[in-house]
Amino acid sequence: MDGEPPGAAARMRDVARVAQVSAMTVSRALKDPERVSPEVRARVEEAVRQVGYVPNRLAGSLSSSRSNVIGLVVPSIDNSLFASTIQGISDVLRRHGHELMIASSGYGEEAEEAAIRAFLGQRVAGLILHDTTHTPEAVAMIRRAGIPVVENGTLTRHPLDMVVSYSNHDAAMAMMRHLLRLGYRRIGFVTLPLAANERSRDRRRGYAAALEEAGLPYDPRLVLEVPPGLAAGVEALDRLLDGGGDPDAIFFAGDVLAIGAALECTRRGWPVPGRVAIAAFDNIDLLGHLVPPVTTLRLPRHEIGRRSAEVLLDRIQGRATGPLTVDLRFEIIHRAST
Amino acid sequence: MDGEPPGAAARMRDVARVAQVSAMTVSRALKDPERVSPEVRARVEEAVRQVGYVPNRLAGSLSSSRSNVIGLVVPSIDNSLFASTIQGISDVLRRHGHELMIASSGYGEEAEEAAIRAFLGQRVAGLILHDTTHTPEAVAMIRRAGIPVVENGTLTRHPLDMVVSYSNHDAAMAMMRHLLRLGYRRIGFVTLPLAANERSRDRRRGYAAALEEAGLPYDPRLVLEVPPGLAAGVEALDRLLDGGGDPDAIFFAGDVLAIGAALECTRRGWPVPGRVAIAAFDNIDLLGHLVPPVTTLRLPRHEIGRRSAEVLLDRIQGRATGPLTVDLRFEIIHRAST
DNA sequence: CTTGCTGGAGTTACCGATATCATAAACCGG
DNA sequence: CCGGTTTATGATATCGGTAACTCCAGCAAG
Repeated sequence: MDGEPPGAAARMRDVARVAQVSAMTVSRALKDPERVSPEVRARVEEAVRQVGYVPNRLAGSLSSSRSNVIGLVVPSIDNSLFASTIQGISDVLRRHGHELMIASSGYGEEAEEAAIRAFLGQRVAGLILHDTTHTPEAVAMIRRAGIPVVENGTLTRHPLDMVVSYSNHDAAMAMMRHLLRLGYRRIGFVTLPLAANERSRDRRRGYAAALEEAGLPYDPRLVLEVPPGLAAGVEALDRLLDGGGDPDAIFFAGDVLAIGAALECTRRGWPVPGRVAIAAFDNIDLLGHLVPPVTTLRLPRHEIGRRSAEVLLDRIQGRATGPLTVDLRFEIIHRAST
Repeated sequence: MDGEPPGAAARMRDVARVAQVSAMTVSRALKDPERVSPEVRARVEEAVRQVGYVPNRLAGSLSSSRSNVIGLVVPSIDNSLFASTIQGISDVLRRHGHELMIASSGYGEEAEEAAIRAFLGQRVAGLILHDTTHTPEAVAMIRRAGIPVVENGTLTRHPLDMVVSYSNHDAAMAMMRHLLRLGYRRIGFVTLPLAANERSRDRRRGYAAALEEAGLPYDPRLVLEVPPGLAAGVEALDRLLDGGGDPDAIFFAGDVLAIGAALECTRRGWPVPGRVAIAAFDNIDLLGHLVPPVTTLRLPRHEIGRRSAEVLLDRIQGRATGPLTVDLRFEIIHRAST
C-alpha cells in the first residue's frame, strides 16, 4: 500500500511529489518561506504534515557546510557545578535552534583531545571547553578546523580564542582578604589536586597573594591538597587541625569539601567559628542552610553557560570576530561561619 | 603555498592524493584496516597525520545511513540526580565510539517533543528519554523513525519500547514499610508536583498502597505537594507540623526536600527522630553526613545510565530485538533519623 | 512592440563519505 | 601452464539536502 519500505524516513523529494513542486522549492519553503508564493507554501506545509517529514540535518549541514551543533567538553558531568553551566548553555542554544553535544574528559587532557576530535568529526559549529589546558594536538586540530572556541574554567592567560569565566585567582584572594579583615591570621587552605587544572592553581595563587599582601608567611602545614568529595573535606579538617599549623580558619577552595567539614563540626558539636572558622567556594544554596550557615563565594555558573553560548553564536553568525575575554563577577556571601 | 584556502578541512581525497591511492582505499584503511595491504595502510596513516585529516561523520552517516549519535532528553540538566545518570550513559557511549546529544525538556511535554524532533532531524541512532509521558505527535515521530528508545523515569506500564529504571512505586512502598515496621503510624508524605510526571505519581501510589496494606487511613492533612528545592523542604516541614495531621514521621519523596527539612531541624535544635522522624529519597552521600544521618533510598542512578546505553547499543548493533524492561534495584539505607 | 527587469520555480552540480560492482594481479591444484 | 578462485584496489552511483545558475512569465518603461 505504502510504496515505501517501513522505517524509511520521508525525504524532501517525497514531500515535493505530494506538494507537486520541486525539491528545491520545498527546501525554500521550509528555510525561507518568504521566497515562495503563499499557495505553494501552504501546499508544502500540508505535504510535510501528511508524510511526517523531518528534514535531514546531516544532509543539510553537509551540503551547506553549516552545522547547528555545539560541542561541550566538561571534566565531569556528575557534578552539580557543571550542571548549572550546562543548563545555561542549553537554554541559549535551544532558543536559537542549535543542538548541544556533551562529552566528559574525566579531568584528563588525552580524553579531552579524544572528545574534541570526535566533535570535529561531527563538524560542530563551535566548541566550549571547561578546561584551559590542552594537548598540543588538540590545539592544532582546533586551529585547523578554524571554529570558534570558548574556554570556561578560569580567566586563563593563554586563551585559545574566547574566554568566559571569572578570576579564580581574584576570587580566592577576595575571600582571603575577607578572612584577614575579620582578624583571622592562621588561615588554612584546602584545594583539589593542583596538577589537574589551572583553576585550582589560580586559587592557590590567590591564597598566596593575599598572604603576601598582608605580610603573612606561607606555612605549608596550613595547605592541603585532597581529592573531591564530602569525606575528603572531613579528612582535611582533621589533618589541618592536627597538623601543627594551628589554623584559626580554613578556606575550602573545592567543591563540597567545605560541606563535609562543616557537617562534621556539627556532628562533633564544635562551635564554628569558635573552634575554627570555615569558608567555602561556591555551592551557595546548601551552605546557607547549614548550621551555622557557611561563608562562601557566589560564582556565576549559570551566567558562564549563557554568555558562553551567546558569544559563540555571535561568532558563528558573523556578528563578532576575534578573541574576547568576558570577566564575570563573583561575590562574597558573608555568613555566620566566619 | 598551501594550495587550499585556510580553514578548509582536509577531505578524504586529499589524504588519498598524498597516499597515492583512491579515496575508497582510504575509507577502507580507516574503517577496516585488515582489508588493505600493510604498506598501503602505513601510507594512508602517514598521510592522515600529515594533512591532519578528521573524517567527516556527517558525510559518513549520510552515506551509510548509520549514525553514532544518541539523543538524551532529561527534564533538567541542572540537577545532580540526572547528572549521574548522564555520566553513566556518557561513559558507555564513549567506550563504544558513540556521541551524546543532550536536551532538556524543562518538565514539559511540548519541549520534549521539540527536542525529539531536533534529534530525529540529526538522525540519531537511538533515544533515551527520562520522562515516560509524551505528546501523541512525539510518539508518532518516534514510531515513524523506527529507532530504539529507552525510557528511564519509572517502570511505566505503557512503555514506548525499552525501559530501564527502578519501581518508584515499590521504592516508596518499601520505605513506608520500613517506617511502619519501626512503629511510626502518622507518616507525612511530601512530594514534588504530581501533574509533572509519572515518577511522583508512582511514589504517591506506593505511599498509599503501604498505608492500605497496614490498615491505616489516608489522611490528606499528611500529604503535601511542593516545588523542588531546599527552601520548599523547610516550608513543607512547617506546614505538615502545623497542619493538624500531627505526623510522627515525614517521608520526603523528592530531591533535596529532605535535606532542607533535616538542616532546619538542626538549626532549631529539634531532635530527630524525637520531634519527628525524617526519611528521604536518594541523595545518599550528603544525607549520610547530616546530623543525624538521614534514612534514605539508594537509587541506581549511574546504573540506569549505563544499562540504558548498553541496551540501546545492543539494539543498534543488532544484538537484540524487541521491547525490554530492566528493573534495577533500590535499597533502603537505614540511619539514625528514623 | 520591444527591451529589460523582477520574482517564482526548476535544473544541475556538488558537499564528503560509503556501497556496490568491476577489474587486475596473485595464487593454486591438477 | 591453465582455468578458476581469492585478494587488493579502483570506478561509479548514491545518500538527502543546498548553492548557484537557468528559465520563463508578467509587467513597466521607452
